[in-house]
Order: sequence, then C-alpha cells, then structure tokens
Amino acid sequence: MEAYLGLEDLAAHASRGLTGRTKPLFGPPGHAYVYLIYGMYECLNLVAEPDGIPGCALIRALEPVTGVEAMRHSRPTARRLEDLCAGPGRLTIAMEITRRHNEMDVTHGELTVRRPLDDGRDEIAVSPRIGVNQCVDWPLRFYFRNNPNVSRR
DNA sequence: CAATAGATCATCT
DNA sequence: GATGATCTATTGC
Repeated sequence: MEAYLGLEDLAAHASRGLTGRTKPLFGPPGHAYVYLIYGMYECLNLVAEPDGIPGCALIRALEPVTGVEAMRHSRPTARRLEDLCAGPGRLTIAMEITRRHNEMDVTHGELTVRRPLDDGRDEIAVSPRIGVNQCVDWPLRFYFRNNPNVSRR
C-alpha cells in the first residue's frame, strides 16, 4: 500500500483541496475512495484520517486467499496467481471494484478468510511511492518484502 | 532483460 | 484542452 497525505503532499489528490472528486478523502475514515486513472483503470483507496482531515491508503496489491476462481474469471489475462492482484489497476479488475464502490463504508463486512501472519514472509519494507511525479522521495510505500504478490518488485 | 508507445476519459484549469 | 497514484504489447539490445 501507499500512503497519500493532505495539502503538503503534492502527489496526493487531496493536495488540490476539496473538489468533486476528492470529497471522500475529506470524509470519515473507513470509507472507500475509488477513482478512474488514465481513462481505463480504477484505483482503490481506504480513507485513513479523522473526518475533515484528508489522507488515505492506496491499495497497490494483495494476496488472494479466497475467491481465486472468481478473480481469475474477472481477469483471465493473469498468467500466474502472483500476477492476479499485483497492481492497483489489476486488483480492482480481479475484485470487480469500480467507482460504484466510491464512498462505501468498508468497516461493516465480515472477514471470512485470511492467512495467518508469517513474520518471516510478512516483514514490512518501506520505499518511495511508484508512479508519482511529486514528493518523489517520500518513503510512503509499505510492502511485504518477501511476498510475490507485491506490485513492481 | 529495459525502454517506450498507445490506449482512453473524468477531472480540473 | 491538458493531464494523470496504470497496464499491456512491442521494440530493441
């Protein structure tokens, strides 16, 4: 995931202030911010600051642990399981997340399946964010060092 | 392998 | 009217 902050973070949509698109970023935490990028991909963010303060986490990749068949159906071009959700645009296709999920509360579902954390495999590493042209060196990308599902290793 | 081109459109100026 | 928090295919070494 990558953190995107507020006014001081020129790589963040919220740095342009409150607009039609960025409204969810200024809302309460635990809600989705889904936007269209490059006219063809959707990106999922989770609002992560108190109401009134912009800030979110861009979900750049995830490890599929359930629903793999459905995800492969949604994204049949993925050759390997590790590529299925390795990328912000890829995982939204696999999970069929679109702007219709924008502003949705994501705190009221039930987490049915997860993989136990493995301290060897799940060591958290930090790096600059990918694909940004502002605040290029800010260490706001967090990923599992040895996880093959990470985007752009 | 790395670098680049092109697809495509909502949002903001 | 310009610009992307991207991805895939293609080119070239």
